[in-house]
Amino acid sequence: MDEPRWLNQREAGAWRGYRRMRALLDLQLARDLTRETGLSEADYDVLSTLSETDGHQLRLTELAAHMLWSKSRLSHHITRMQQRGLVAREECPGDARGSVIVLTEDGLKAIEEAAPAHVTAVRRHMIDLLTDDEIAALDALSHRIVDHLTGLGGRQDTNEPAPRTP
Amino acid sequence: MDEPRWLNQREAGAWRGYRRMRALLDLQLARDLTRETGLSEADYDVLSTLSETDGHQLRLTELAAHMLWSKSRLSHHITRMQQRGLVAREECPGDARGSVIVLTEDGLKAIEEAAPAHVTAVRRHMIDLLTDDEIAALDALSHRIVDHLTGLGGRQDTNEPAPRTP
DNA sequence: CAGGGGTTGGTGACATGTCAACAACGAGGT
DNA sequence: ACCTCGTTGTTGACATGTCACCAACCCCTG
Repeated sequence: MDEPRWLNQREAGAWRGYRRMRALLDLQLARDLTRETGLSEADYDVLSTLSETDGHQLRLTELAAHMLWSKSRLSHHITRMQQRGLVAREECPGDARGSVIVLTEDGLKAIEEAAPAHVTAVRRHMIDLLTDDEIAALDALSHRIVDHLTGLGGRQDTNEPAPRTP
Repeated sequence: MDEPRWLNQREAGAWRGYRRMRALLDLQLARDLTRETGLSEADYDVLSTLSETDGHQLRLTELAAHMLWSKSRLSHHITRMQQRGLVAREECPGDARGSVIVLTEDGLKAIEEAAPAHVTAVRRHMIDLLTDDEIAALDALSHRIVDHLTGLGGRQDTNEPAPRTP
């Protein structure tokens, strides 16, 4: 509350550590995933999100919202995944504009084969290195920050943690 | 120790929270930074790393190592920053292959003007939302994970937490 | 039902990152 | 001096993400 302008020793350590962890963890998980399954992290996120819905399908906008991606980014990425046969675009029954992204057979098989190895990697490189208290702290702190940030509302198309509707 | 294959409730919460926080925090900080200073996060990292060295310069490889970037990525990015006048390339005295990346006047001014606002943003969106215990936990946990990951060594050119020299 | 205003998803241009290959050099042994 | 091997930084081709814009569409009101 006293020095709003700078970070003290521990705060700086936490911030630097977070950034380094973030960079290295991403890299390592992406490597493991790609090597063992041929999927990118982006592919994995799309597939796993779809596989958790019933019907294994979602409107593009909803899928983008779940993943915190822009619609543009998702549209591009779906086009590429579609060409690889992992997902398909279908027309939306009630809305002629919409497309529904559907998990294909191959996509389902891909995510089911990839999931165990990825969970193991997440454990090995992160979860199993933490104490129960640290996991609880990370859980609490991350959700608090997420809540704070979604309260700010994202602009235009780019990204969108749902605009405020007060 | 009992279920290596899946994550329990709290672990899954921590993992999901971490990923969401990561995505939103990046986005928000990048937005604030770009809006207020015209710099990207990548620009900021390069400039602040250089400004913390004495002589305000580093060999490309060393700079890349500090930032956990690939040499290729850094080379490309330095080319762009060079065109904007934020940094310069100079020849390396002892090694005819090397280039030394030097902070320019404009680059120094840019980082000095950008730093306070960026620190404030980091506080507002993250640090000030955490308790002291959480900051300590994040500090400890992130460094532990970083140590674990750097012990694995990065391949080829791509990225490189310094290969093992046991 | 006509029209305004917001929504949906797609597109092209461009910014950025990755990967593999390369030329130029340094360092050590012979 | 020569050869071999590793290092350094750059480059081009390509993969991916961002941004601004657009056409088609939905919904609401007069």
